Amino acid sequence: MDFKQVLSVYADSFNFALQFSTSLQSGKVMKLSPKAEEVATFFAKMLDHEYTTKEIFRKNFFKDWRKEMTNEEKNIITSLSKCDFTQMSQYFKAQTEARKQMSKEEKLKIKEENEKLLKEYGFCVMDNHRERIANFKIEPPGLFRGRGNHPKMGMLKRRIMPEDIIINCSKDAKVPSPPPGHKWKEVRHDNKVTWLVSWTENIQGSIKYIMLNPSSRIKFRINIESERKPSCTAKFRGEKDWQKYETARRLKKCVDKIRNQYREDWKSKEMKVRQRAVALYFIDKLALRAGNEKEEGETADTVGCCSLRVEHITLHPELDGQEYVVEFDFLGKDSIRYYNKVPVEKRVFKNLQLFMENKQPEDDLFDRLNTGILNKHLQDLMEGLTAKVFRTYNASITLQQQLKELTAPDENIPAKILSYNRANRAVAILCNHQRAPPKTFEKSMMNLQTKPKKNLASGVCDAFVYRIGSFSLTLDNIDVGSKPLIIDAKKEQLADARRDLKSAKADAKVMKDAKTKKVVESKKKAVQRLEEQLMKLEVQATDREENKQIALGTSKLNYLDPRITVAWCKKWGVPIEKIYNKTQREKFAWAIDMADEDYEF
DNA sequence: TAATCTGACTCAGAAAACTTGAA
DNA sequence: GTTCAAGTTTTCTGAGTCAGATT
Repeated sequence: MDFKQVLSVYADSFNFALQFSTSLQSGKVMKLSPKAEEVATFFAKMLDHEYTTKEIFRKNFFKDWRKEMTNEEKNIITSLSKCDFTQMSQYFKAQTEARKQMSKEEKLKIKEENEKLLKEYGFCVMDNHRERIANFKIEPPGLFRGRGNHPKMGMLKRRIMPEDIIINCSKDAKVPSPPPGHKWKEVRHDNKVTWLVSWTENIQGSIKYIMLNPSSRIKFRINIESERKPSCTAKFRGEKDWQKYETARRLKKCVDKIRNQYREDWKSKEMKVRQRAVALYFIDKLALRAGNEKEEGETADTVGCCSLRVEHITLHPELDGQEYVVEFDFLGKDSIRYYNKVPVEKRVFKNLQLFMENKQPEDDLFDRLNTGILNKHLQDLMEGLTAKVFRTYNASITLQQQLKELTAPDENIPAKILSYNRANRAVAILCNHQRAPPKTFEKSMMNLQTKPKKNLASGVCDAFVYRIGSFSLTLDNIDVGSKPLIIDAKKEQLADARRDLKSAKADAKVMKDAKTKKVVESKKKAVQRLEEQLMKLEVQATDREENKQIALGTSKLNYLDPRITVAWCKKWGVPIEKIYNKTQREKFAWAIDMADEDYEF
């Protein structure tokens, strides 16, 4: 934690003059007090962002900004729309530009300083091991940016002071000293929790933590039980991660029983049991999140399974030739839209009709159910079973199945990687992990394009239908654009090279000397090389296109048992570095160590 | 009690920072 | 060899899950 840095920024007045006009015609410039000025800079830095055009953002910001103003400022600055932040904004843009233009030496110096900071504050010692801390910097003040339609967007995230900070370390540890003139809120020695530092944030009143890196040894609760048997628990990194996948594997053993159970429960006399059974079916089949209740007006309006409302589903007795189709349309975590049309069993459909009877659109679909009730029931079915285990289980089992299905033994390595990514993608689609298409996507595609073509020679770019479990997902709301074709240029090169080869061969036939034979050989090689390059380009292009709006990272990092991947790599001779980058290899070191090619999830 | 609250942890996409490779 | 933009990795911090405490 570098409070020194933080405090010096605060003390330093930026010496701007916020420009604002009291009327639309006549401009007036006003020098702000340091506090008001600092908050103004937060807004100015975001001026180009869409956030600053949103009414809620502006309203919340202005309200909090006024709290930092002097009385005089309050009297003069009465409307945000009359304030002109462009001077400030330009100042920061110029700074960014200047940073870009710095010399190599200057950049290196900054890099070294950052490394020094990391070395000093970025590590801690736990059980005699030096461990990397994930987020060792205190969050700086700024404007709160919620996701989606957040009622608190634009509010001022206040500066965290040493007086807000709780330090958690062992009794014999040297307690880091607070900056001069300051005190910590508290120093405690709680070895039942994993966090090192915590503070309460002022927007939601929730607690924030500083914790260890995911790659750290035993990212889990140190209980006396496990300390007694270090040989089996403390020996490898990421035990918590391992436990998660082991729970999911236990579910694999009893999932059939659980599925039969909830199918029975669809017929239950008790409404509560029926609702629980239908909800569990969705969680299992669609990998929905549990869906805790949320306080209204405190966060964006998003839902999960248990908190679905009547307005989030539409029932179609028949749709596109299929019977009993449920159309889901709701905002999930991070306000990511979940849209899917799913054919369901008749009994589920009838139950849903029943649950929706005499209800308003804004009423809860499962009014007799919440995550507590659901998880309690799951706990009875299997120790350690909760709603989210189904997501982990279904993600991992899908990867394993897809890899089996998609990997062709005689493919080359790039094609194998494409198969892996497709398997990964199937999971990401199942879990609804979306991303905004990269801003440069269309442009970069255009740069590479001449004209779109439906099929490329190798066939790897043919339309691909994602099959997940028993049903296939159509990408209704995912726009699949035209194919990237830097490839066309490559193809022309290849055609030229083939022509060259042909004429060289013809020459060789006539001349029959060593020199022309050599020419033929080199032309052959050139053709081969181009063919390989073309193949690689096609594979990459396909991968990129299919990935346009799908984020693979989240499932790779949090839902897929890494041992499946490690086993696959070993089996097909794909270097692990092609699938996992350095950080991922660190996080999954335990799996790379222990899984052999026969590993079965 | 059962509902509600709180704390601690995992999971999440955007944006910044860095790397790579083509022109 | 240099420049620049595209691609990849890392950082950041918000948004969930879920268990245990509190009322």
